[in-house]
Amino acid sequence: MPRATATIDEVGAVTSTRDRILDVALDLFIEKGYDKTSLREIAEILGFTKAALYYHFESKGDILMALHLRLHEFGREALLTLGTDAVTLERWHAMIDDMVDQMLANRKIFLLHERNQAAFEDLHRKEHEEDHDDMHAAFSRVFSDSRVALGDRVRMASAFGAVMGGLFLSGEAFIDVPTEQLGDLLRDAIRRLLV
Amino acid sequence: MPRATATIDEVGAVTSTRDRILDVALDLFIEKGYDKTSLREIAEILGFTKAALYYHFESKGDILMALHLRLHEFGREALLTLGTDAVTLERWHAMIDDMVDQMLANRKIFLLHERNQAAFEDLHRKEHEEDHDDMHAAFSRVFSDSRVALGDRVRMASAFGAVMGGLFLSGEAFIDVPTEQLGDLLRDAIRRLLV
DNA sequence: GTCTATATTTCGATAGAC
DNA sequence: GTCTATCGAAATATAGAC
Repeated sequence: MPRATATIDEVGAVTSTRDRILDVALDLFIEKGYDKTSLREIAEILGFTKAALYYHFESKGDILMALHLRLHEFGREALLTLGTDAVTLERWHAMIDDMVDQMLANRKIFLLHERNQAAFEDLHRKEHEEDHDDMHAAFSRVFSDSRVALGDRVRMASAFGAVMGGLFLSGEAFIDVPTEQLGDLLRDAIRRLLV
Repeated sequence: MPRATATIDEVGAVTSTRDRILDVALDLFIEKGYDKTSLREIAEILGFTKAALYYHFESKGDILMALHLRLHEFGREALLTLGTDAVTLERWHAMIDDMVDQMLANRKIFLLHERNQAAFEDLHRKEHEEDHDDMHAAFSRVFSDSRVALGDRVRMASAFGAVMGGLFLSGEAFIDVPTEQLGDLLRDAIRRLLV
């Protein structure tokens, strides 16, 4: 009799095998990097073999893409608030301010992207070039928009960098800080930059 | 007759083969990532074969290490100004302010590190664990120093992140901005954060 | 100092049994 | 849904000629 496709973890939540694969892959991709993580390693941690992964995903890149989609979603939401007009410091400030909570709640996914930029670019290059309308592309558009004063654009980029710095560049330094408190500190930082 | 070990480039500067290898590797490691860059590729661009690289470097990791040392140097200088006392916002500000010019003058090396963090951690893990006293380690120490108020530490991390954001997160957006002007804008940003 | 040739390993992926 | 077995490709690295 084949093993069930879903298990029950310590807190009683039902987790599909597919999601368990993604969780393990997420941790490994962050810790060792996408390229240096082998499918064999992922499978062994989960207690089955490499080949079994191919029932759930078409390829290794498919796993990375599935993780990418998690970021893609709240990317959309935030970017809609920007629209196509010239972005002002105020609008940028409002967006980043909202994003801080989302970034705190999804640290791992952001960390994954920060630490595997090359792998994601490769993925986008191969994935049929369908207008990869993700956060990175939208940000580049804003930072290159000559309708906005250069000084303002640099401040916008710096504000996002400041949040990323407070979250990740610090390593594990702020890992024990309550997210609410850390969120307030980061919002204070971007307020200094953008107001 | 074997080819000479040094060539003369367009501006008349003498460049050793070793340095030419490092220059090509730097570009490829940034563009495609360390793992996805093969020695074959590096060698072909330089006009010789993979095996020839092993005359100049012991291994692929050795090439990465050689590039890493370039960062290590001005890391030391900046970190000496911090010492072992509790770091104040003022001291941090002075250090970052000085570093902006160095970072602008060495964009590529910083970008290499930002985009290949996993590879560098692997290198450090294997390289005998000799107290890898680099910038990253020193920063983590500062950000974890409980003698300093948490709010100040987050601001320090954010300030460094702001500079990184202005330099790299923007992609190619600010590539044409004169370095002096971009430096002023970044120094203005960190002043907002740290004063 | 650069070459050819090859050893060795590891990985992603497929086929087919159960 | 997971297994065993295997393939083919590509990579790092080595040995030795020139």
